[in-house]
Amino acid sequence: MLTPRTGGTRRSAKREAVLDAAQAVFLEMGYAAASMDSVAARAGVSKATVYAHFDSKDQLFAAVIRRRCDKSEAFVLADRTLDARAALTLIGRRLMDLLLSPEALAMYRVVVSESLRQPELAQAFYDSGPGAGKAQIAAIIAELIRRGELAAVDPRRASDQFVGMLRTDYFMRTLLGLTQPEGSRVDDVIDDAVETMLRAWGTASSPPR
Amino acid sequence: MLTPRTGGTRRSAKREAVLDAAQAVFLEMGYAAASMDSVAARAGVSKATVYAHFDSKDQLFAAVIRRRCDKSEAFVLADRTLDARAALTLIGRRLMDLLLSPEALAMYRVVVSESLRQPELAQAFYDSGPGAGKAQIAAIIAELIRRGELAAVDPRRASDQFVGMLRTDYFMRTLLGLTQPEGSRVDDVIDDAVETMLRAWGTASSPPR
DNA sequence: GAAAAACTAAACCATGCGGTTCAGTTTTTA
DNA sequence: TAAAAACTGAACCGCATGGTTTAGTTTTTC
Repeated sequence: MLTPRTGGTRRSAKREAVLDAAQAVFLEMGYAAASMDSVAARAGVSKATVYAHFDSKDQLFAAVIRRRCDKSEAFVLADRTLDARAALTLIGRRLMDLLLSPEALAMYRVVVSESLRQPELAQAFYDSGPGAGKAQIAAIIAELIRRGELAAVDPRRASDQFVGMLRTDYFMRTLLGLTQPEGSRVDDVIDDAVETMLRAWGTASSPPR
Repeated sequence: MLTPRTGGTRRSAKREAVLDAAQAVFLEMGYAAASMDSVAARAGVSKATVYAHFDSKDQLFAAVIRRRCDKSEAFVLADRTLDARAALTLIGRRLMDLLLSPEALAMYRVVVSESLRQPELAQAFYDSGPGAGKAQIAAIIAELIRRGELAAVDPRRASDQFVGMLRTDYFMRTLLGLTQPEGSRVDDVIDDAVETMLRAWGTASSPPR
């Protein structure tokens, strides 16, 4: 019979294959342009199997997005001895690597375009992506302030501004497919953002330049 | 007969109606989900007329985007006597009003999602939108530097960072439909960005705080 | 006022879509 | 090893799509 709907934890290998294929197809084609036939074909699975695991295209899409969101990584700095410049530079590096990855860019494109049609997905994406990142970076900045490495600012505000200075024109051009990520340019963006942060909020123990 | 293809300048009223309707439908539904039938219906026009003016869905979409791009507005400050704080605040206000307008948000969503499929449109959007804005703001910043209101920075870099600090978390949440633009929050974002800019790059004649 | 151009409504076409069904085969399980 | 569950491939459904055509009506143009 069909309809496995295996009791919660079970999840077959086919199911994962369908999710993998669906992720590839949705991120590549966009939600509306993606077809269930192409998902099945890409998964090397019959369409009946796809519908055995997922009730509808919407639900499959939601499952794909939620699975990605659950994999959100942590920025937590292992090394708490870093000074402000080193800490911010490291955060910047990690964030830029993440933001500029082809998969994250594709995810951003499709979630943004479907956000009004699927508000719960937009919320889930925000919470596990930008929202979580902001909170983590704010925590690190708060620690830097506590250690006297940065002047007293609202850490969440500083986090917003720092991330904003990373996600600039260069990010937009990459998002639009107008340029390929290039290491040296990325480093410049990071260094510039760190310098401005330190000029604005640095202390004697974390001088700019 | 059909196929007006009126010689360049002519452009009938029906053509404008089709473009208006197409803009509404594309920005509202996204490219793939929008149908030519709904465009015709919304324009109060027969489908044959739509195809008399535009060869295909792609071309109609392109015409819509290009028309919007051509309407890009200028940020040029009329008043050259403003100090750095006032000038940056005014720029911020205008930029935020533009970025957070429902139409600009919808445009951003659809262009971003179609950027890989329609690279020329992505380029046109960038050039007339973010690219033009960056150039204009950089010119104003250059003027402020010349007048000794700001320290010597690369004006384009400062422009990127300033815009980045405006397009933060708040913009993302609005883009995703998670919040409605609220005046006081917007003002806070602008004031915070201006303050950080002045702390980092202000001079004696443009003190922060 | 008449020819030319723009437009209309509706039927039409082929295609592809999301989703279902079915008869039969493979895999899992105990 | 046999029953139960998962899976296959292909046919199928109804419908909407992008795009065309036709036959006739309105508007523009000079």
